[in-house]
Amino acid sequence: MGATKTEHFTDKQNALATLIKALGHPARIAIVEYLLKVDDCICGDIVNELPLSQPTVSQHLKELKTAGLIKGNVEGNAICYCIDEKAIDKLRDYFAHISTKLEKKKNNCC
Amino acid sequence: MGATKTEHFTDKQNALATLIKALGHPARIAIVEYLLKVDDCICGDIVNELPLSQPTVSQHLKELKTAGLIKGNVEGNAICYCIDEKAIDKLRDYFAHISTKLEKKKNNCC
DNA sequence: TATGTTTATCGTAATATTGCAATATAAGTA
DNA sequence: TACTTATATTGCAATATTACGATAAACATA
Repeated sequence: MGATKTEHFTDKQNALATLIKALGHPARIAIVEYLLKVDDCICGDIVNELPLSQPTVSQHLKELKTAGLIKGNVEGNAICYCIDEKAIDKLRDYFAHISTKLEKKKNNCC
Repeated sequence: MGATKTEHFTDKQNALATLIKALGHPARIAIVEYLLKVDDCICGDIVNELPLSQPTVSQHLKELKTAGLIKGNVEGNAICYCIDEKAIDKLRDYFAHISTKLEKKKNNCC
């Protein structure tokens, strides 16, 4: 017990959950919002922007990258990370889809 | 250490992370998708639809409700839960907002 | 080569999450 | 009242996450 029973859910559900989960932490929200704010995607100052230690930020960046939410690499002595549009679009489409379906229903009894 | 340092992030970031995190589990994705599929929102069979025990499903439902993603109550001997549109719309708007901003940038160097 | 700068990784402690058996609660029904 | 059905809560074990100090790795430059 303790581990998520991924094997019982569909691949789609697991993939979505992984993507969504990666954004389910305020530090990672903050990272994405910072990447959105800066013009340049070379943002070696990301550690200074967050109230967390350098190893912790590095770990959060890794999680975002593993999930596919950001892409990029270290280039010399600077990070070059940016948001991966495809992942954001996937999330946008998913919630738009749910929202549309809900509007069509309009039989909420609660 | 170990606990998320919510006090260092904005209220908006924390609220969003909480909402998103609630959907960051395949079982809770499956629950929302099931609620979307059934016409009726009286869905006492939700336990039978999921590959998890009744207490576990109950716990996931509670988390979704606490996060504001579903609303409703037990009515007699049946659950009456349904998706809370407001929460879904909030997520839809957030990702649509990010997506729009990304399109305007188009300076991805990665 | 030695030094400084930047990011990643390792190791570990604190905390949170997941899942379920057992049990409790609540409501309907015989 | 006793019984059945449906959901919630409790308690606990297994696992995952979060955070950071220490250290490593990669690169630039003196």
